[in-house]
Amino acid sequence: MLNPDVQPDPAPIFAALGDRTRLSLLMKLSDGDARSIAKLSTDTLLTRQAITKHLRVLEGAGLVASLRVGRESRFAARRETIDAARAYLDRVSGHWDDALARLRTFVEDEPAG
Amino acid sequence: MLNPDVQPDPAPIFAALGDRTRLSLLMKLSDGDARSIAKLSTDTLLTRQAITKHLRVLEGAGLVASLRVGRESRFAARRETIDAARAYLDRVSGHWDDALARLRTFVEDEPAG
DNA sequence: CGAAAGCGCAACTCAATAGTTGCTCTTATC
DNA sequence: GATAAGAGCAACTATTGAGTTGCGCTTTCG
Repeated sequence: MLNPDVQPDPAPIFAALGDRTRLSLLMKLSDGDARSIAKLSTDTLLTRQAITKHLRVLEGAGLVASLRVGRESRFAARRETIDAARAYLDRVSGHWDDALARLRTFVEDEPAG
Repeated sequence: MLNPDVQPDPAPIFAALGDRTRLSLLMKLSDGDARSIAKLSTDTLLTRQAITKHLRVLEGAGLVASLRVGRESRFAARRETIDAARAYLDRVSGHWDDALARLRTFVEDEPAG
C-alpha cells in the first residue's frame, strides 16, 4: 500500500464542487447508483455535451468514476473523495473550538501589534 | 428569526474553496484568530492586491469576515459557513450506506435498461 | 442490413477569474 | 509635520471555464 491517504491538493476537488450543475449531478448520483449520460442529461436545460464536460470535470477530481457499458457511459459517485473533502473541512473547522476566539483578536487586539 | 439556516446555493462556497491560495489563507485563519492583509500577504509570491482579491472572494462566500481596525483590515474565518459546506457534503455522502451499492448498478445492470 | 440511440471529438464564442501595475487615501510613528 | 505602513480603487492582460454546434463512430434493435 503506497500513499495511504495522501491528498496532495484538495483545491481541485472543491473547484469541481463549485458549480451548481455539477452539484446537482452529484446529488442525482448520491444514492450510489450509476447512471448513463443520457439519463443524467434529462431534466436539464443544458445539452448532453455540457453535461458530459461537467461529468469529466467531476471524474478528473475523483468525485465520480465512469465505466463504459455497451454503448453507454455510466457514472457513479465516489464516496472516498467526498469524504476526503469533508475531512479537509474538518481540519479547517476543527482548529478552534471556542466561538469567542473569533471575536477575541477580531476586535480587542492593539491595532498595530 | 427569519431564514433559520436556509442555504440556497452551496456552489459559491465550494467555488471559493476551489483555489489553492484561498485554501491556504483559510488554513492560516483556521485557529480562529484575525489577521491583517499585510500579515496574510507574507510567505507568498503573490502581490498584496492578489491576496486582497482572494480575501474578498472568501468574504463574498461568507467564509471569512472582515473588520477595519485602525489602518489595517482584519480577516477571520467564519466557522458557520465552513460547517454549512460540511453539512452539505454529509447530505451527499450520507444518501447511501453500502459500498456495494456503487458496484451494483455500475456493472451488473442490463446495458440498455 | 438499416435506423436510431448513445456517445466522443473538435472548433468556436462569451464570460469570468487570476494576477499585475499605478495611483491615491488614511493612519500610525518619529 | 514629514514619512512610512496598510490598504482601497481602477485599468489592463492573459488564462480558464461554461456552453454551444457540427460531425463521425459504435452499439443496439427492428
